[in-house]
Amino acid sequence: MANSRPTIKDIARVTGVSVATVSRALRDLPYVAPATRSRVVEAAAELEYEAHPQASRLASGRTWTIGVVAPQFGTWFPFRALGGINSVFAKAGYDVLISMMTAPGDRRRFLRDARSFCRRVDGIVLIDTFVSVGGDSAEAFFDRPVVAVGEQLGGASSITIDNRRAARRAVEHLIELGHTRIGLVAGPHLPDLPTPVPEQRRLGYEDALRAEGLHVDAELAIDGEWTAAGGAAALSRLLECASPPTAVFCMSDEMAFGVLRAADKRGLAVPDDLSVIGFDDHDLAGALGLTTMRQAVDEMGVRAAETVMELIDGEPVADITWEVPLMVRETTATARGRADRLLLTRGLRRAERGRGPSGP
Amino acid sequence: MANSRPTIKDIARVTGVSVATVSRALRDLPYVAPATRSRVVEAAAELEYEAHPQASRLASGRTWTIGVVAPQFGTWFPFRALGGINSVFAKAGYDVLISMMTAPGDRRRFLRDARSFCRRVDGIVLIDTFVSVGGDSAEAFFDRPVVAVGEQLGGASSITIDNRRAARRAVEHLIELGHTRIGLVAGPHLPDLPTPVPEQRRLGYEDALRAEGLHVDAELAIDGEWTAAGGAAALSRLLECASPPTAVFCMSDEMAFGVLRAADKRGLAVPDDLSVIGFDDHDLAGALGLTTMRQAVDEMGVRAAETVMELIDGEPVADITWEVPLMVRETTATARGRADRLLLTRGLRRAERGRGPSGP
DNA sequence: GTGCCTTCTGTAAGCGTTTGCATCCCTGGG
DNA sequence: CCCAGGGATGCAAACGCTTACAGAAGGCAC
Repeated sequence: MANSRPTIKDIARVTGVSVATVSRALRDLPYVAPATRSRVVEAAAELEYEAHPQASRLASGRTWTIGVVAPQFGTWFPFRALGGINSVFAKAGYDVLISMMTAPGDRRRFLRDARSFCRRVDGIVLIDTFVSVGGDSAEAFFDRPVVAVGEQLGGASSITIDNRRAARRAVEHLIELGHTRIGLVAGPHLPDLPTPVPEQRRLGYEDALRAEGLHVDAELAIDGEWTAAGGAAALSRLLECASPPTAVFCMSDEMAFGVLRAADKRGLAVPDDLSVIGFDDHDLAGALGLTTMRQAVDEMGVRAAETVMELIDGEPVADITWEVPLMVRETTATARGRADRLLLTRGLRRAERGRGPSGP
Repeated sequence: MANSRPTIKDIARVTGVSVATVSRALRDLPYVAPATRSRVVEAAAELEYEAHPQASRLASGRTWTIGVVAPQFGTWFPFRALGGINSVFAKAGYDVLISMMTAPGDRRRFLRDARSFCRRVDGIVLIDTFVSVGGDSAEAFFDRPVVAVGEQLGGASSITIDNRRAARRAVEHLIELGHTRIGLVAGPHLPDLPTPVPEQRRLGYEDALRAEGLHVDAELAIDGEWTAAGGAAALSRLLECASPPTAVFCMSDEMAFGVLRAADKRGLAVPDDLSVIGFDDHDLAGALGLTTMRQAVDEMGVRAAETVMELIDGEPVADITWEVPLMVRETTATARGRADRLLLTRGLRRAERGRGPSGP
């Protein structure tokens, strides 16, 4: 502890070469004789030498750090993504600097200070930051390679899902089961998080209804909170309708959990009296039997990390769309709970098992 | 973009003073004439100057970065903590470097490279890393101030809860409600994560039973997975007992959710046929009405962040124990579901509302 | 007026790397 | 035998800041 760690000079002295040669040898640069290199490498190992990060960063301009910015809303999505991202960068030798947006105003503040953030990283991964909503592209804020997950952003690579199509698929599933009165439990536009996601999912919901000639009833679409409590409240309102729905599509699994709970409290059996489909494939969705649209967040995180490294290596930006497979589980069934339910859902489950990426 | 950002020299030239004076002026050091300081500050603002992070780190030895290491197990606990931690450091001007342990072996690897990690940070927050289990203290791995949340660690400050006492309190709650056959849904020792937590909670469970003269029946304690699926499986086994429990204590809320779901599937009414209490106060616990022990993770994170900054400022290490209040909700009731249930739980709820820190 | 202390400022030496350029040596072709 | 060319190495100048030290200027007590 008291005697600080060895510097490159120590290695140079011990091996009898110059610091320049040590530097080159240790970084596998060309023009170092094999014998010299191995001598240096051995000495470095012996003395447990490791380059001083700040010094090499100053001299080289490379920070070997990636910035990840994540919102805290939902808690679940960004953390899973972070896990995927981190595993990739840990292997590749990058540090991960994180900036979380927890309080109202954090997003604005982050964007204001984005240039400062850029100075300490080689590349940036944006999770659901929605930089594009003002019509800006990445260059307006960042002078580093960036990949955006959750939105398409000019000047950046992106990893997104097709929210509209996935929502449509969810509602189609309900329609296929014979439902015609289908409720929508929607998340609100958060004032501090101007996301187009709820709107896209709502459009998908309407697409599905219209394609089948079903009436889009404003009474059946409830805006709530992005939480289980919000879902529960939304169901209460839906059940007050003159002609209540027999199925609901929730824009998130957390809301769906609230719906499930509220249904149970009111003595409604799921799926016999009410079918429920969510969106996300939350950690708990499988165990709780929730039918949902699967967003493979960890995989998307991994891909985002790989993509930012490719950008740093000079490859061009690209837009990647991730598939959102339907996961049929136990909260959806034919309207009025027919006896053929089990058979039907089994067939669907088999049919819908595909997943994975597509495109660039 | 092309013309890079101004350096301290530019500010010096523009204001006609030396770089040393600029440096002092901008960092609010003494011995700078007020007039000079304001000239410098204005020029810096004008040119949008900001010190080059790597350069100032190299020169000063301070990294203005805090390392946070978090496991990914559970996904929920560490992320909430991270939110609290991050908000504090963002305000204080520290960067947050994160190291996540996602794969088996990551923990060992992290500890092996701990000294290298130390070089890039001024202080460290360890979340559930269980460095102490081998009998080591912080100095064995780190040469920076560290605060450990979730374990007491020699040479470090700690933010912990009393797992044994909290588990005991949970089971006491069930006993107070008249239960005598009380099941335990336990999490396993993970091979890669040698935590004493399950053992402590089990001891608390036994403490409560013994204090009331109840039999500790090995058949009623099931080791499962730390997941909802694990909880569901555990309940199945519990119900196979000759004399099944009327209440269960789950070591985590996620397991409790699985228990709830499994009970519902088998037609058991909660709480009338079966009382369930969890541990954590998971994000979803409130909305799903789960009675549980509240671990105020975000608050603990905030406190951990503050503590590491205090350590950096030279204050001595301290151990802080956080209270774990009982949150009575809707999954626990008197054995056999008496009519006085509502009254009783209301009374308890009022009584148990305290929360917050205690000690050092 | 002298001496001393305090405040303010500048000079320059780091901090520990990376890297452009110069140098030296060796090999092989003419 | 000479010279071109390329591999291997060293020298020293960055990189952009911080900070120890020295010096100038001013104030105050005697």
